[in-house]
Amino acid sequence: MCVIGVPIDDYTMNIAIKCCCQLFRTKDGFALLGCCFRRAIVPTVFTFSTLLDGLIREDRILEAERLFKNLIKQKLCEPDVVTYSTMIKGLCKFGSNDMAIGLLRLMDERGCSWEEVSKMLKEMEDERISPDLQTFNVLVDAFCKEGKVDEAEAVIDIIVERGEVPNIVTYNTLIDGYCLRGEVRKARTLFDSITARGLIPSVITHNTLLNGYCKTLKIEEAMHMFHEITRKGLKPNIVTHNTMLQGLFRVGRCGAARRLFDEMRAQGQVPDECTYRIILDGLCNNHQVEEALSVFHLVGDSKLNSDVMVYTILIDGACKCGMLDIAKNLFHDLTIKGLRPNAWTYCVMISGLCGEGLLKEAKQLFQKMDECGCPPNNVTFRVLLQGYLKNQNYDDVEMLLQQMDGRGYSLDATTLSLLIDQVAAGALDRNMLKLMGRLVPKELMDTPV
DNA sequence: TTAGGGTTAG
Repeated sequence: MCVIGVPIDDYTMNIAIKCCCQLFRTKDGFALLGCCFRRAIVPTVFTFSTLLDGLIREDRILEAERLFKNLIKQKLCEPDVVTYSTMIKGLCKFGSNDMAIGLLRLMDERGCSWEEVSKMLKEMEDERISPDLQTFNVLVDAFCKEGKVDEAEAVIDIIVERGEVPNIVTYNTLIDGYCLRGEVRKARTLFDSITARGLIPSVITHNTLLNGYCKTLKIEEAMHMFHEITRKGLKPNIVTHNTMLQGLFRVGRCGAARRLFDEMRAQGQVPDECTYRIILDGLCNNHQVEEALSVFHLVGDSKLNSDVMVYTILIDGACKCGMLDIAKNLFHDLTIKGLRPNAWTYCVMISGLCGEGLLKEAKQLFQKMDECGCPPNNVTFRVLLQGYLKNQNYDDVEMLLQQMDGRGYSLDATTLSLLIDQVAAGALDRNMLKLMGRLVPKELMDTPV
């Protein structure tokens, strides 16, 4: 492989692989790795860490783990602190997501992989590879995303004990963690203390807190924060605008959202696909599905409209407004466009069908998921179960519960209480309670009644 | 040249 007669070296190859991985085309990255071997270019720890990160970005945790183990077993390279941190990030990501069944089997219990993480930290110690601030930031982030802010704070204590100084990323992550738990006041206090710690809050810091205000519907504080950014001489970016737009839609201020949209464009800010999704979703949630559909049609065939998420938003909006035919057409259109519905898309469509009592169609779609390589997840099962229960159709309930058990899935509080109600009413067999018990996640058991 | 933080549908 060469460009205009210049042979490709390992440096260039690594950059090319990085590009593939960042574009979610890790497969192409591996094809380039194959090229390396054929061309006697020796891949380095950079190459493998990049590919590992690519796999993790694409949620291909099993393959990431396999690659990581092979690196060591086949002595492909010596993993360094980046390799370990990347693998830890993957394990954390795995522990905090709705898992596919195969992945779940890998872990001893439902969900968490903290043991794996601590084992890996131990390994790093043995290999005398010292975790650095970034490794710890990965852990702070993972704990925050799980809602375990106390653990995140403990990690920060460890950072300080080790004589290291948390950086702005550490604090941004913790601010986000507080916001995710709805503790915006705590987030604000931390935000205000950042300067005293000798750090300067960045646009991301502001955006994070802005998002916290928006999510908790504190729109006045959000507007204040929005203006604070420019007042401080910082430049609001697309994320700032998207966050503020979403906040306005959430409190039903569609007109203000519209004005902000015009304003941002006048300032030269180019809306991105995220802006577009926020607008469509905002309109749908404010009973303006027709308006959302007309925006969608106005945009026409484009990159923006070749997006599964956009279709999912509109299908959901149409279903909730009783426009099931439109929802069905959209679902059909997206496949014609060559787009593949994901678990979320199936979920809103199944939910829409159940809402109209079309259980047979819902069941057919549900069964299609496995065939289409998009296995139903926890939420899909719950939605279908709720559909059956609300329509007083109990034939498939036990089978669905058994399938859930087999896949290592669990019930949420809503579905569980619907099920128990039906047992109490005599519509479902009492013997099913044992099966239901197995499907109750530990956290739900701990919840005080 | 490899890793970390903010917006995006059930």
